[in-house]
Amino acid sequence: MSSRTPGTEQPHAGSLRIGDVARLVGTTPRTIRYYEEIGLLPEAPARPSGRHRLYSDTEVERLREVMRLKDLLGVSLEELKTLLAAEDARAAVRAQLRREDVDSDRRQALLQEALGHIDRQLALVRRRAGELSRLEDELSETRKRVRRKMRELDAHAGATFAAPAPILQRPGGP
Amino acid sequence: MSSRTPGTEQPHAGSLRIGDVARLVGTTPRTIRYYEEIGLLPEAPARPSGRHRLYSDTEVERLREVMRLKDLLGVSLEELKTLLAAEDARAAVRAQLRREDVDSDRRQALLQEALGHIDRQLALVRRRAGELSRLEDELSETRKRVRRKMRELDAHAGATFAAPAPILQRPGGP
DNA sequence: CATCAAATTGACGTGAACGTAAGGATCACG
DNA sequence: CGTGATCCTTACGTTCACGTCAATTTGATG
Repeated sequence: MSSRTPGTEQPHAGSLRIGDVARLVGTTPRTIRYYEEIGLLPEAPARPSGRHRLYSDTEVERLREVMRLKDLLGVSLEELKTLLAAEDARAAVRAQLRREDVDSDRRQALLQEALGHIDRQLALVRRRAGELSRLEDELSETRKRVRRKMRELDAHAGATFAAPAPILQRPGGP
Repeated sequence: MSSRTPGTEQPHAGSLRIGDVARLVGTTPRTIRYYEEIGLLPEAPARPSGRHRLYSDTEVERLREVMRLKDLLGVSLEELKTLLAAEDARAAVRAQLRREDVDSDRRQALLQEALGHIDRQLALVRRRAGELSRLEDELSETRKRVRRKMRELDAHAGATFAAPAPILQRPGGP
């Protein structure tokens, strides 16, 4: 829809331009360049300075993950960078583990490290999730009280004419 | 500890100074003034311009709630303002409902409005909570895989000497 | 009432996270 | 090979959410 308006589609992945990526993940080229600039995203691999950046869908996924974490955890890009360092470390681990020529001790160490990273992220996520769920409970509670009051009022003063059906859909619906 | 260093304690609430409030909720006076400036907090009621602001613990609670929402929902102060307008509406409803001289129709309308506000907040909270919990699940899943891999590795190459006990505490613990 | 910590208004400064504009270079396409 | 759309870099501008400094007041206390 934008890289090459119509025409010969190269079906093999790996040739998305920055504008396409931006639209795919719902952001702007500037933001993507900025993330690269501050080291949140790796510089497009070995790109002759001045040429266009090219991305594969792997990188698109990565960017999606980055923005998701940023939004959900509400952390600064700097903090996010350390969190992603963790992800990268895990990626490195996976890469190393695929090779057979590393001894068990090393493998254990790598796994141990990965576990540490995961646990730190989990702690962060769990804390926020917990707080949010508490907030949700409080709101639900309040909601119930309001509903009850409405029913009471309807029963007392009502009976004159039928109350219009409550306009409620399950919250969370479409 | 700071308003009046030691001395005669006026045990009745309602005379906290801005610095005290700031410390109580973990922020700075500047932030409180700023929130007032942009209309997030009501101007301290009928304060002769130039005099010190005085707060009651009710207002402290309110501020706590504000900061909690800001943090948990990750919204701008402007968005937060509309959300709080909702809270204020509910407060108004409560106030009105305590008076007996409002007719049932009005009461129903107020309650209906309040319900709308609550539902909007609930939707927001539920969405975020859901996303966060999905993230949590994914992380837990990954964690399990890593643990499994570690055990496998330990079983295969291990048996040479006892592996040191894993340093794991329940995530979320102290 | 003198004093000193803490508050007030006003103004300017700041870091984060981009937006925007300028002047060229690239790239797919005809 | 021309051309228009997109991209490149550089650099300055902007918004949000406060921080900070200054000159002055307020207000509880010795």
